[in-house]
Amino acid sequence: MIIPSRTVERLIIYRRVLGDFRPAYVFSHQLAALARVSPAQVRRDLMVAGIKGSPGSGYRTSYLLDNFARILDAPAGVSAVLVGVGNIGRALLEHFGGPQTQIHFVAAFDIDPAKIGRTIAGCPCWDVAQLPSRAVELGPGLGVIAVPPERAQAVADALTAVSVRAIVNFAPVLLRVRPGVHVEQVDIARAIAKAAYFGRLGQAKG
Amino acid sequence: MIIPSRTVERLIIYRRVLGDFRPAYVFSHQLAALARVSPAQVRRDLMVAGIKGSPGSGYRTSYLLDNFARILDAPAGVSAVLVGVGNIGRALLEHFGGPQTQIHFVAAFDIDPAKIGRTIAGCPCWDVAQLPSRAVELGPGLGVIAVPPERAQAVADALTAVSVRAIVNFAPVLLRVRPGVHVEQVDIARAIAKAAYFGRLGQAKG
DNA sequence: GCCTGTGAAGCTATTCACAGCT
DNA sequence: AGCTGTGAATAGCTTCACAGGC
Repeated sequence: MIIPSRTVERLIIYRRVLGDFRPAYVFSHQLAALARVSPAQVRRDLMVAGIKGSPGSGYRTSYLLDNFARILDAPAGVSAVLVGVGNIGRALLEHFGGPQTQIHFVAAFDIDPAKIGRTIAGCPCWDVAQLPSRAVELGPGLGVIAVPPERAQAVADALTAVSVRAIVNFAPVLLRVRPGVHVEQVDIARAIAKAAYFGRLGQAKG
Repeated sequence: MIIPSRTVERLIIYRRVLGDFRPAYVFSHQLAALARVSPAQVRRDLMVAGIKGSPGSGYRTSYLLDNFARILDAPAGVSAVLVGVGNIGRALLEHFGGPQTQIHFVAAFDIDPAKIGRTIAGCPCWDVAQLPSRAVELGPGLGVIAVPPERAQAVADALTAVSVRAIVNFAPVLLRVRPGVHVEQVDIARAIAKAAYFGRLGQAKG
């Protein structure tokens, strides 16, 4: 079953908003209101994800959550490495360091000697020069790049040389990776520039 | 002239990649290679933005940059306020605190007494309770929300009650704002979940 | 009566392909 | 010859609208 990118994004949202609202059953219009999309969108998304509801009673919540987990989660969780323990990196380690089960940051890397050897939010920090050797043993599926832009490509190369199959990149650079590696760009500066543009225009949606 | 959202995003990228590569003229295929889009996409984007090139010689770089600035930048810059001086907030203050001219963080707000009264990356930090009064005098056009999810909506309400016309929201909650206020969601947890999903699938693009 | 599932329609975004310019 | 500007074609995404079920 192939699920389009936009639908995957919304499945993540549906799961999140269900956390706040958990009756035994939900209707598409209820989920739609919570996720701020149309009821038709919800039904289409669940349909393409192979999630079925019943006319009259809607979708059973526990069944929805099971399916979201089946689709979105790796059975044994995802182990991730972080490169660049600046403000963004620390935010991630703190956020995903808690009782969260799906994403595990198993190692962090930095060039700053003041950070190397320390443990940040439960995650050990190593010298970035040790990335190739350490990462090979850890076999992370996910790499997060939070280094200055001029170093991002080199880090991406090092990550893809090991087992990493997906990268989340916070650096404002377009990475070149071999086919099969997924790159998710989180472009904060662009988001701010875009918001400034549309705010100035006075239009709600672009 | 109405410029679609996706095009605005790419204009921001075109401007960024031109920084690395500044001959007198560029061809659409050169800009396309730098921005990782098709040459046709570049020509279409520049066309809808009202930016003209010449067959044979391409687009004059200085003219491109002038137009990007005309479209994307407010003449006097954009003054912004930050709410929530955690790791993400600090990253923003540090990034936009330097010689960058377009976005000015004029005030930050937090509830932590240890932060209130201090100056972080050149930006004064106030008690969030003072947001309404302070923000009214500052008249910021942009508000950035980097607080825990349960407080995000209240902060959004406070921001839209003053002059703020655009919000960048880092909290994983969908904000309800009055029409005319643009919300740009930066959903880091979703980006990570999505990358994990597509990485697991082994497909490059979703 | 109100719901889901879904083909068809509608809309948006991207690419094709080529006329016209340099 | 190689480029831009752009109508037309295509692809992708969302909504409509309604048959069928509870």
